[in-house]
Amino acid sequence: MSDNIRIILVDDHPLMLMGICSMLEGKPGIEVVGTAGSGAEAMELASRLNPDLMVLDIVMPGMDGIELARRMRAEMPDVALLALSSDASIATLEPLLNIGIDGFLSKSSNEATMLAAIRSVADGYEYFGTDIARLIERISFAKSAQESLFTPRELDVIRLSCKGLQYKEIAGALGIKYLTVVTIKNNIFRKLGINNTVELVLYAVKKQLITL
Amino acid sequence: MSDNIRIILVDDHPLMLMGICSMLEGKPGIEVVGTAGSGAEAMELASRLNPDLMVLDIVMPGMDGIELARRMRAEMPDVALLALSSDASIATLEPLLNIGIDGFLSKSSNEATMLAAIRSVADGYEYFGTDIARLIERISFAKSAQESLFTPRELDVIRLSCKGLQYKEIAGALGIKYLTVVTIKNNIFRKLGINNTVELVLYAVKKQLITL
DNA sequence: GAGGCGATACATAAATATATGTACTCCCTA
DNA sequence: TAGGGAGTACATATATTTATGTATCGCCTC
Repeated sequence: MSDNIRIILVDDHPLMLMGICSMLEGKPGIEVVGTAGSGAEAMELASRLNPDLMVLDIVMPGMDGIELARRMRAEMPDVALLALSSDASIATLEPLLNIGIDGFLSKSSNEATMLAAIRSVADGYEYFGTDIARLIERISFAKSAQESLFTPRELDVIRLSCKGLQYKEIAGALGIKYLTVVTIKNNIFRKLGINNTVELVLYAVKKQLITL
Repeated sequence: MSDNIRIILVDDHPLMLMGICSMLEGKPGIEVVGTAGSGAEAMELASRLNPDLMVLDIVMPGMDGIELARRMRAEMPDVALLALSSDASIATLEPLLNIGIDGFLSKSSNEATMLAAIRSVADGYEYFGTDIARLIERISFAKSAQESLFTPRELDVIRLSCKGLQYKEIAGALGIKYLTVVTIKNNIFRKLGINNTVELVLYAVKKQLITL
């Protein structure tokens, strides 16, 4: 046992694992104690090796990084979590923030950034690169803009419309009159300057109001 | 100059570049003569170093791997091209096949597979891993299934419908009567067991009949 | 506490979409 | 070459969707 930062790397791409490994090799104060190619493997390894930090890829087949992070937080809350992803999208980032991950690193980061992130997170600080911080701002900005554009009722109707439900069905689902659905939908159309539901679906998908 | 296979690596993720580099280092008959972090850089490097093979990542900001492959084929057709991607989707693979790339490798491949691919492609053979080959089959199978499910006219109407065009507009765009559009769309609904256009959009997106 | 504003609710008329039935053409094949 | 099937085309009736107008309630502000 030393006071090195003991790290487990998780990535389903062997090439990536090797890349990070070879990069961290020989760095003072850092020790890669294990690597895993899947979420399940990572859980097993972590419970056996009790590491200080897990660096985990987000996009993986089977148990993905998000699910892995959730379980690690639940079962081994002392292990710091540093997420690694090539795409920093709203869909990726949001659940991770809710889980309370310690840091997020883009795969396009260089060596120095990665080392800085590992050391910060292992020391109990958070690490989110400037690009990620900017994205988080954009997310909350976009969200508030969308939420201020539509009323709660309108958002309800948008979601149901985009699932293919018709006016009557929406009325039933929300427990309101058919004619009220008519009004709400007309208001939505007017706000967006469109005039049919298909265009609404396209808008909602583009703005990530719904997921496909 | 030797008779090593002289390789340029292209990937926008420094970590990935390092990983592959360290893996290829010291392998007999293989020599990494340069690495690039972008399409533009790769073109420049290739024209200067005249390599035997370029291993290129597909997902890159700016000029992506597909565009890079196209330009390389046009300007330096003697350089073998081996594509590298983490996701082997129909959208990724199809343009590459059309360009006439020499091989395709998943980023989840291991060392042995990668070496085999590099040697095959450098020797003038094609290399597509078993998983990719399976995907290609699935693509052509899915395509033929979709194409046999819908007539050309129906596909026209589906595409226009999914852009938000209404019956009259579709009729105008295709130069047919409104009533004919009615028939075609009704046929589509019957075939799919659905009964409104929104559900058609959702279907088309899921089956990749249209792109958003 | 009067007035304005936004959210929700309801009504009607007009436009559009959907269900169903029919007809014509072309091509294949028995 | 007669018949069947698939693709395309057109018509009618019904259902749904969209445009527009109006009413009520709660909230905030002046």
